[in-house]
Amino acid sequence: MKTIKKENNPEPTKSELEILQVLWQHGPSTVRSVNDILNEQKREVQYTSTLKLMQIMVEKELLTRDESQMKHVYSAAVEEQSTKGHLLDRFVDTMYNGSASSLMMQLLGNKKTSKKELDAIRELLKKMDK
Amino acid sequence: MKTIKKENNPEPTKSELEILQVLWQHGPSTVRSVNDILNEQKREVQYTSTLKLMQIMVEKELLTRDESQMKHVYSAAVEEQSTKGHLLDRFVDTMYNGSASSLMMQLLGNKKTSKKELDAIRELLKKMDK
DNA sequence: TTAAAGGTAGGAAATATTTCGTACGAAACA
DNA sequence: TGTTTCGTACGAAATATTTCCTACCTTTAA
Repeated sequence: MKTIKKENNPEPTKSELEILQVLWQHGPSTVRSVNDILNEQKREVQYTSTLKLMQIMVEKELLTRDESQMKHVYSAAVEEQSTKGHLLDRFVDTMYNGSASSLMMQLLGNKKTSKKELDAIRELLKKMDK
Repeated sequence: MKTIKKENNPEPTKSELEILQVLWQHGPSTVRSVNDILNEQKREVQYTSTLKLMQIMVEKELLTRDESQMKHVYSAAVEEQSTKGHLLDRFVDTMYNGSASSLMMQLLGNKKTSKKELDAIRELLKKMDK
């Protein structure tokens, strides 16, 4: 698709999501700062690559930026909870045929889910029972 | 990456996952059959597109095929539970910082999770308490 | 026995995504 | 005042993914 989607609530790509995570976590940031964090936490990537990607994300309206300073400051333009919620929905739909409890079972049967996590989930459910 | 990954347990792409879903659900199938189901359930796609994709998936060792007949019969070469489990892990890691209970909260706060689903989850947790 | 229908193989094109090189302006500083 | 450092813009290349066209073979049915 060549045309820039506007209203379409475009889904972030994998790399875009990484950038969104950084901005959600750290708040409005410069490219330099985002790029540093990506290199620390994720993978090696050139400054201009991150810059380009963030510029594209402004196009897609996934980010906004303040250009009043020379060091532009970027902010996430999409809300964390709703974005993640939407992606989670799609994940459940495509992977578990829309069944949240199926996903749960997978999660609970998963050795990478620690006992601590399990307890937290039980606690959560107890609270919801009330 | 030009070289074909062999040992690397390559992650299926979105379209590849759709095909895997069909094969997991229906068992070993011909391209024709898979393509028909995709067109019904997902999106319009040419026969040869599906064919090509499935051929590529054999290369990647995501599928195997029985060529003894003219109509080749393809089977999923990766196991459903472990594949989904792995993808779920990565999803939780990248989206919820590895916290399964965070994902749960999102899931429970989500209006698209029906009451029926919630009850099923509670039931599941009750069973696990024992 | 020929034509039509349906199959595979493979290359190439279309699309989407990611990465980086180059140009050039502004700021910092020796 | 240079000159070095740090910033943006933008095009293009590299990579990944998806789609389809064409050639050609086998089976089926008239």
